Amino acid sequence: MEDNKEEIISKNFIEQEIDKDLSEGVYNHVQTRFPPEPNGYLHIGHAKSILLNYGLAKKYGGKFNLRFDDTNPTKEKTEFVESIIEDVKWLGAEFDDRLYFASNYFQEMYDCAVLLIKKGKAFVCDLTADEIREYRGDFKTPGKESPYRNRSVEENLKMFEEMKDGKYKDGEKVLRARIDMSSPNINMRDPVIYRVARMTHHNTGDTWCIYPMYDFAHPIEDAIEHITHSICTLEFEDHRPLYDWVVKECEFENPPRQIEFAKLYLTNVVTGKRYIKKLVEDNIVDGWEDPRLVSIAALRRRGYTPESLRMFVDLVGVSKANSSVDYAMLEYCIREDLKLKRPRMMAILDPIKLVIDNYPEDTTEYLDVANNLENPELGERKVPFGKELYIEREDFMEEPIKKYFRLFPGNEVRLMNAYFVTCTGCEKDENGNVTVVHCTYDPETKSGSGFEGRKVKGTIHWVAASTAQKVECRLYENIVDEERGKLNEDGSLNLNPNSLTVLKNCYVEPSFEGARAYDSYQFVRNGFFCVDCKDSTPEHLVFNRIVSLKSSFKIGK
RNA sequence: UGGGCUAUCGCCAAGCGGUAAGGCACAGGACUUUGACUCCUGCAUUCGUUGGUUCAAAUCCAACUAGCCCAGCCA
Repeated sequence: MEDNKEEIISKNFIEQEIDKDLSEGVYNHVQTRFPPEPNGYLHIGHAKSILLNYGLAKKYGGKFNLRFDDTNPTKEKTEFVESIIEDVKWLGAEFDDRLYFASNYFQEMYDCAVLLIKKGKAFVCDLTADEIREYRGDFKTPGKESPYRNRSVEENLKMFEEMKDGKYKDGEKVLRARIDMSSPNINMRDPVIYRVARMTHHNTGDTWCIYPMYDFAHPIEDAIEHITHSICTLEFEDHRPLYDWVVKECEFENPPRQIEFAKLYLTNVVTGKRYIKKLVEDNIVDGWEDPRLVSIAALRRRGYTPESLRMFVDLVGVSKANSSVDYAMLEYCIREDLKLKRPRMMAILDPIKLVIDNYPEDTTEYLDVANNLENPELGERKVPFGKELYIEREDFMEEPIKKYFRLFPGNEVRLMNAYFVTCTGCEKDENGNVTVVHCTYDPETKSGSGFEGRKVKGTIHWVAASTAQKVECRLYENIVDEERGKLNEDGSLNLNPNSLTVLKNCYVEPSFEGARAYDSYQFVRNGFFCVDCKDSTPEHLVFNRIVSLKSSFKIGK
């Protein structure tokens, strides 16, 4: 069954490339990796990369590595390596014991640099950063060769060693690859491959004061780990010639191959580590786990499951075309995943009291309620019911609009899991606002009694007033309006002032608490109700209004 | 401006010379103890544009147009 399905689904372009490599004998196995720099938390875009790399390895019976690309100590922190490991594991991308650090290859990288120098392919350059920029030329002007370009091998060897030994100040000298200053590809104009930086490294401490640059380090990291397909995002396409140059000149056998794919953008959200980082650092949001963000941690806290993110990445696909995926796709995945998996409970966000006038005073009836109508395996729970309930304010209209199926004077509806009630009227305050709705119930219509006498068009949710838990709800929408959540020209973001609304006096059924222990999502009417998984106190519920948009808000249109 | 890459429905995305898959979204209808779910139905005579090759082109060729990326001792 499963296998058939896979045969029908067409292969993405990366899989096609891999097939080609395998059939042409370029490689006889597949080895992939996810190489984050530990300078921030992972977000939904990384999930695509992680799951893509992991999926490829799995599909081709190969291995998947997690490797920290920690070659720049000025930006990296242990806090981030820990969160990244947690997130990758949570997503289900198994790397077993294959957890690596680029910084553990510093000696090999150093040796490679020495090899390049000996081959006359690298030189120590005394130009300042500004001078290097000038000499590099620009898009229409070829670069000029550095006056230090033709130093002897001996001199280069000696100076590079001195760089390593700390004889030079930060920025005083760099090691450059000796390639082609007139290349139309600026990356090939004698790129810097080693710089001096005195900074304690999170992993190697003060062992080194010179650090390799990405373009030099990355191909070596891949080669050392016998990566076959080094998958990265589109902006590195221009770097591929340099990548290939490095693995060739460093004389690696069976060198890895870089393949680029388009990054994931979501419409109307801040994707991009840089921007998320800014929101966090400027305290615009409450940390990396703020539910308004799309960091993995935030999505997890909000109730997204690993399965839902895997489904999402799968659905979105891989290509080289820049694109922005509709947020609705993500929502679809979480709905789809949770639909049969989670209990569905009742909660009232904007309460109004409903009094059943013919129901006995001071009586609490415990009703048997299925946790999930579509999945009996989830069992049942007892839900208290009484004379006074809370219902959603929008479930009552004194003067109903057309096609309104809920409560209005004279109309009968079903209280879900309980009885049919007929609205008899309402009370109002001096301003004309409805304060209490009255109704009568019909004992014969009890849920599960098999009553077939008549039907109603509407079914509404409720929570018994005497036993309801009062909670604070945080209602949120996406935090930015702009299409790709990018910065404006002046560096600001278009933030949505309604991205977080706190609702007081929301009510949930008493069993909600029990459910919270293992569950983070509930359905409320047509949407989801997400319990904040981070906070163990029951006062904070996070309601994802966007996910609930599938509801009936458009009646009367 | 030099180089690299991309362009198929509102949004993703298959397609690889034989006459436009699929998903999301949306719209109708059926069902319904959640106006949800589920189930039907509809949704590109057309593939950025213009020419060319061919019996036949989204697929090949040419030119053009638009968008993204590159001038860090960041990754």
